[in-house]
Amino acid sequence: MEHGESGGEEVTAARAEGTNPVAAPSSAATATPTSGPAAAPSSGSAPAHSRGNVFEHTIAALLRAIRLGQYLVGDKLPAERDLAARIKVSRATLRQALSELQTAGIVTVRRGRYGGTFVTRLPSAGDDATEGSIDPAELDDAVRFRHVLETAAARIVASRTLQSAEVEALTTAESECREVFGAPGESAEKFRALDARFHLSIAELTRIPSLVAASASTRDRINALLDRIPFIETNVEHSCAQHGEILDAVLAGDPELAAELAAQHAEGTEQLLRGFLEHQ
Amino acid sequence: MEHGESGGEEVTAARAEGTNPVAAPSSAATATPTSGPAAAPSSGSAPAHSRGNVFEHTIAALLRAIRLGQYLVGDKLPAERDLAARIKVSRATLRQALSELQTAGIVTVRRGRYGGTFVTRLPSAGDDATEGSIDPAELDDAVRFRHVLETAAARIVASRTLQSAEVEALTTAESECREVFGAPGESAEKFRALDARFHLSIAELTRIPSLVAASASTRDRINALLDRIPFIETNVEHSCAQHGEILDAVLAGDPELAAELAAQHAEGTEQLLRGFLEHQ
DNA sequence: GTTCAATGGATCAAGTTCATACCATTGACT
DNA sequence: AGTCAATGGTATGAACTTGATCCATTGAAC
Repeated sequence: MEHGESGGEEVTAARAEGTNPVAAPSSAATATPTSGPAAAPSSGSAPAHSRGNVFEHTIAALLRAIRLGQYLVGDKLPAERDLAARIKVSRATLRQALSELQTAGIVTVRRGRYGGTFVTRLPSAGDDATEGSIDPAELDDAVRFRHVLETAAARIVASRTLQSAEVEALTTAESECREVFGAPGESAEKFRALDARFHLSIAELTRIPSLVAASASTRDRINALLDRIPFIETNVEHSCAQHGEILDAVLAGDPELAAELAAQHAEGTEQLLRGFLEHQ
Repeated sequence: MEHGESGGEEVTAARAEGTNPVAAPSSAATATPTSGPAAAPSSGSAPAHSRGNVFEHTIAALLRAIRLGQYLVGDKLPAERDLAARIKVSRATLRQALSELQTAGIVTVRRGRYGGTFVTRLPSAGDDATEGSIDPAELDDAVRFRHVLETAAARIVASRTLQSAEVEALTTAESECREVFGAPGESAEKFRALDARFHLSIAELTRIPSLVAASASTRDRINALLDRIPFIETNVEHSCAQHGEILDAVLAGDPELAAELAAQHAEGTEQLLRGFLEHQ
């Protein structure tokens, strides 16, 4: 797969704190009668860089990759020199971040040839989480953007003719996700990672790198929100069933049905989150 | 390997400047899709920080805001202290960037109370552009992602009940864009800025900040590509006509029609770009 | 058991970026 | 004419990142 790295950067830009726009304080939408100079549509803007510490961002990037199932437990991360180049940070900074993960027990490091950094456990909600209550605006944005991205991805992939290897990847992702559900005692983290893998697999088949990047970023935001509410088996079961339906529609080459099912799936998560938000 | 597939790579990503998860911004405007090394279930990756210079990213962010019509010629930018906070860079860095824009004649600065930084002209293609031929992967990614975003935005906004101020903003954006077309001698840059304003106005009405940010970033990438091909009046005329149709569908509250028209509009640009790419 | 390539471990100088003060200018208001 | 608040202009030191270089460890291959 080559991925093309994405081109996208920014998509994420806005999130966390306030989000945004470089621009104008008042958005056009909110009534700004004077059309003069002032009313500029605030196009989201990107923070010129990512601010904060490169160090912290590196930790977050690594955690995200693991949480989203890019590296499963037992997997070996790329060699430090390679990983640093990939994340685009210096090896020194990457090592600081890896050191933290090691201290947290998320990875273990072995020296020597054939050594490397291995994932030993999935990050738990506490390893990363922000405390406090859920920001309604963040929830709304993440959930709705996800709806847009996943609906579109399902529609696009369903209208493509998939190669056997691609079909294989999708079915595997779907079944692994289902299997974890069946096994009792599995962690919410593991389900989330495999769930993310399934959805990101679909996103990848669109062959639109920016869409993949945006989906990954958004999925991670949603997972962070899900970490703040109780893990309910029933929802997982329902989720897995929907995955199966989506997969079938995609393989059957029915774009509109796939899109509709993806929409319903997203709406399920949305209602789950909103339900808890309103009662917190 | 670890889990099969993938080789894994990239940690994440997000585009341009933003980012969050860790991500980073990459350059905002110029997006650099570079197809990376290997492939993994690469969930898009994000550079942990923005690499490059915060300074350069700041310039790019400012140029982008101006190119996308966030600040029109004659507009005053926010005070340095505010702008720096918005872009999330130190005032010192922002000033370096503004200094460049001033040297380039894009903004002028006046001291004292009621002074500030004012936009004096739109950046021309050369102020920013990357030389060389168009990267097919970048074009494909930008154009297809735009298709996804704008189609979804049109559908969403058409299904909302707009407030009078919102309708006003849209119709104004549409007509201003058309007027510029009518006036002879207007620059491609001005049309692009107003064109972007129209589309971003629609994106804003979705009330999904992440969608707005992604649309702005993608629009800028496409504008950068358009800067590399001849500016054709006929296309502008066609574009304006389509804007009118999209606006009508949105105001009429016809989601599917609005989405279809937005799709056609995006496809027009796509074909225009691909046509020149294949002949370059 | 020796060799060797891949990989983690460590250090240091140089360049960036930030944060915080404080100064200078301007023009509306009184 | 004087006042004053908002805004740009300038300076300094701390903190962070990088990039380059060299060291240490490991286990497969010979």
